Amino acid sequence: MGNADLRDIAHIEDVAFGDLSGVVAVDAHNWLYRYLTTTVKFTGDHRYTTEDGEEVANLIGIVQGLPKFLDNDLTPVFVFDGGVTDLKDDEVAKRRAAREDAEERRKEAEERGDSVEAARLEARTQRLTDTIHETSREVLRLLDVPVVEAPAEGEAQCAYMNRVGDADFSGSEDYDTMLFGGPRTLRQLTSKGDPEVMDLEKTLADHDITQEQLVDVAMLCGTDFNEGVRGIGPKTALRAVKEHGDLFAVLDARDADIANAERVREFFHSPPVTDDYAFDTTITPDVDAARAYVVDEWEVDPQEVERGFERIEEALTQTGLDDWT
DNA sequence: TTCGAAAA
DNA sequence: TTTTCGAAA
Repeated sequence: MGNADLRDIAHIEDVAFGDLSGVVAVDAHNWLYRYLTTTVKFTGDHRYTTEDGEEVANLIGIVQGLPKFLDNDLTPVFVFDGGVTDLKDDEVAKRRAAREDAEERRKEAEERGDSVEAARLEARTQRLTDTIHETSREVLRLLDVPVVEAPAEGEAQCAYMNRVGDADFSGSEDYDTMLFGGPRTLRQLTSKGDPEVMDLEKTLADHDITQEQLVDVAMLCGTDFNEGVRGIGPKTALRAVKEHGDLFAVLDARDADIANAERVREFFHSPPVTDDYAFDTTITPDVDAARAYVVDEWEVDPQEVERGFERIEEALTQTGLDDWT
């Protein structure tokens, strides 16, 4: 289900890493997927797989990405998805179809010798396999990075932890954490440069709407859980919701319909989350063990991760010194 | 993710 | 002129 671009109405501010501190509840799926598809490039003979063809780009991503947090007084907590709601069936099917289409076209590109195009398309065939989940959890464990298992959507769990104060931010690239009621979302955590903060309260204040109305706006545009109304984008949705009050009044007025509207709305308002988690925000990684796991056991080119491991070690030393000042 | 056509 | 949609890279 095409996802609406809420960027135009979300309140997003640039921020310097140096000005941030606290716990970030990172949507692990989202974060790992970025590294799998974009940050870690598939170029030439650099295949980020073992000889057996097992994907290991996630391990490189974690080792390269973790220093970003540690260098900047941010404690990551990785939140993994649990079960998928049936509301997402259509979206899941759509993504699978897109992957299969990309895979087909990748093969064609390869056959005609267009390796650039093939590499580009390969990124779109990626999915987070069981192996990727397992090895990610293991390297995070060795690096002493807290992990939380969400009962359902990771983003909902991140938003919950942020809302109750167990996390200072959610970490995600899309807008769902805000729709799930997450006060502050850190974006661009996997990109070069500084991140940006998306603020729920400021978004609501900017448009003088309630949290419920924000969800209604998003639903009219389309979310992972429902198809939007044809002809309605963010601007129109916002105007319509403000004019008519809520989603159902808008649908009545336009004689439109959204499948499962009540259920989807309820899902955003109170998604399955758990408070059955505990974590220590003091991270003491076993870098040697992690290095052995990544390099020896999973055959990752040491060059890909050595700098990352060094930075993790430096960050540790730095924290130690801070205690004395 | 970006771009141009189409619709409003 | 603004906004949405769908194609292409």
